[in-house]
Amino acid sequence: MLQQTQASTVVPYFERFLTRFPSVRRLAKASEDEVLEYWTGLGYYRRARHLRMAAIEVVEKHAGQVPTDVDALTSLPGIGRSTAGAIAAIAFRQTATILDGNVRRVLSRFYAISGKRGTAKTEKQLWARAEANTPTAHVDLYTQAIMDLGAIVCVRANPKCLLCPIANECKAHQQGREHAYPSVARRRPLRVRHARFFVVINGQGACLLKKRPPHGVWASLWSPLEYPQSASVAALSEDIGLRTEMISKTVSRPPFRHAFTHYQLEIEPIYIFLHGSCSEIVLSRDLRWHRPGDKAEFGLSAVTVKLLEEIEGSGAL
DNA sequence: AAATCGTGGAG
DNA sequence: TCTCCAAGATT
Repeated sequence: MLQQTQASTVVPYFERFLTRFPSVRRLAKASEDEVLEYWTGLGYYRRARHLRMAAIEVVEKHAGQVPTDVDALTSLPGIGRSTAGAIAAIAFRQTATILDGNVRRVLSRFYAISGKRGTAKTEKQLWARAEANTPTAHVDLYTQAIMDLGAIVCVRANPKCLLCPIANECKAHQQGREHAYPSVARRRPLRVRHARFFVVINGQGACLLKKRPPHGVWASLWSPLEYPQSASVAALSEDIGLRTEMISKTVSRPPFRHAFTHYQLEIEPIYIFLHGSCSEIVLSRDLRWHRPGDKAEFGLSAVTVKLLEEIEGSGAL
């Protein structure tokens, strides 16, 4: 959960997740939809699928015990070099190395590493420094400490060098250029993608959801029906067996932007209200009705939750 | 090796 | 409103 996600954001998800899945075996038994349900809103949903697969692998290959060495940990899905290092060092007190965003920033400044953030050359230097600094005694404390130094003192903007216990030996500080590290590459402008979301609602107020493919954005989650911006109601009808006489009214809502890290999605919602329960629509395995107020038993993206909430206040629609 | 994968906090 | 990025991994 902590991968690329601030700890404060994770806390409530972590607590709910562990209440539901208190053990590796319980997690291994869970369906993918059930795990995704508890990941809803956290993002990077691939982590949830990996975590479930890792639990299954731990049960099947390691007798339910999480392996303690870095190599075995790294072989588990979703656990890379840094996460494996963190687990081995903090949970099992093995001499193992972490390189997360905090450590990366601390080392970049301390050694004045000038390469662009994220490039292979820079990563190699950072890993070399990180490993060279990893102690054999008190690894757990060291690992937590260098992360906290980055999170609390050596922060990205306005680092608190006056409070830093190692500022004297920090090259960036010596140069008075701590703001210059780590150096960042020019980011290309965000592309904009356009999509049309058909939000089909039946007479009972239930919304039609479709399970998304296992790759791409919101993989394996349930969402309203996404189509290219050019798609028509006719194209939708073709897909799900919708006839015009089933439609009571169609409402277009103003588009809204949803920002991702690498692009923006311009979402144009079109609400389609149907007569009655519309049992005429044959639901395939990846198609299902969902009543907005009901507790979901499957994964929903934040955008889907937003659209469903709009239905709840659908007096306005 | 560059792209991709989400959402929210902070400045 | 915009940019940057967070307890990164995978393809």
